Amino acid sequence: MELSCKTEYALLALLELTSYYNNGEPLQIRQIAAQQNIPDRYLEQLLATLRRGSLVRSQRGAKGGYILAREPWKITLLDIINCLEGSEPKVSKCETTTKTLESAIVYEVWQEVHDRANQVLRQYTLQDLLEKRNNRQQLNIMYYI
Amino acid sequence: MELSCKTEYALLALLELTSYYNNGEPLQIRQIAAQQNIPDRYLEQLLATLRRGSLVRSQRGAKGGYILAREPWKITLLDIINCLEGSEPKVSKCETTTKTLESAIVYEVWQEVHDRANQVLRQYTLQDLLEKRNNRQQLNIMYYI
DNA sequence: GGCAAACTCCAGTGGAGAAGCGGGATATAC
DNA sequence: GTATATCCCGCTTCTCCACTGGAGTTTGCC
Repeated sequence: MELSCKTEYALLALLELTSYYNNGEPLQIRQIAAQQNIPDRYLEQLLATLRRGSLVRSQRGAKGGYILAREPWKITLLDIINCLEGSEPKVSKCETTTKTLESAIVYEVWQEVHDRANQVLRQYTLQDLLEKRNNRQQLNIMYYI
Repeated sequence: MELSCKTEYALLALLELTSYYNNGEPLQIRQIAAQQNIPDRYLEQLLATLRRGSLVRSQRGAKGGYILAREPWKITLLDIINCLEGSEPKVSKCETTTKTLESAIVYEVWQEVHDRANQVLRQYTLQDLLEKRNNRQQLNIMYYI
């Protein structure tokens, strides 16, 4: 529900990798960070998480960097969000081991909210976002004429 | 997106107040807490938040307690969630003052997710939850026969 | 081989919110 | 006036977020 810095940075970085994807060469942290105004040391951690989630591949050493692990139309926003928040232990403290009838109802409704949000996230791929951006860019250019 | 203890406790307490609503008399923190296994001192804070959000009314002194401020079918889950997280300053640190084209796209998509989730929350009232519970209770009784 | 460029891993910081506890002040019914 | 409730303040502990720093490792290139 909340768009954290973490999520926003990750999406921006992946979007940058998407627009660079056809090039075939890896893109460095520095370049992504500079392009999108992201602290590079923090972005490093996020990309490490995305790598462990098999969303990007890394190449070490000189001329190294990151590439998308799959084609942009095969990576949904839901994949990304799950990867990012899947890393957290997520041990909710309020132990609802003693499930009352009421708490079960609340959980069901919440599940419905969750599912509905995920439907939206599942339908968007990185490719979609890139096209959205390109269209917008085209529009902006036209306005300048 | 995340169902925190805070939210769950608040919903359970309100549900309890809903089922007691026809009675007309106020319900005490202690009773709600005991019924739903909620730490009473914490629940006190939550009810204060709900009171400031005009979702419940309080009566002080002996024989005091809390009552819903409106009829149960006039309180949606969205009202409740907004009240609970509206109290926070919500100053996101990652200043996106320098809105890039990409971040605007990300925000739009996120807004869409947010709206979709809110649609669900807006359609459920406390009355709906209570009826859901009562139906479930009825079912459970039938199973025991 | 050696250097520099890049990622990798680990560690720690400051701030904020979540969850919860405690005490004293205040209002009200009886 | 007393018992009973809410009200209000501050406090603690814990976790996560956002971010920084340093030492280690892999690789391309001269």
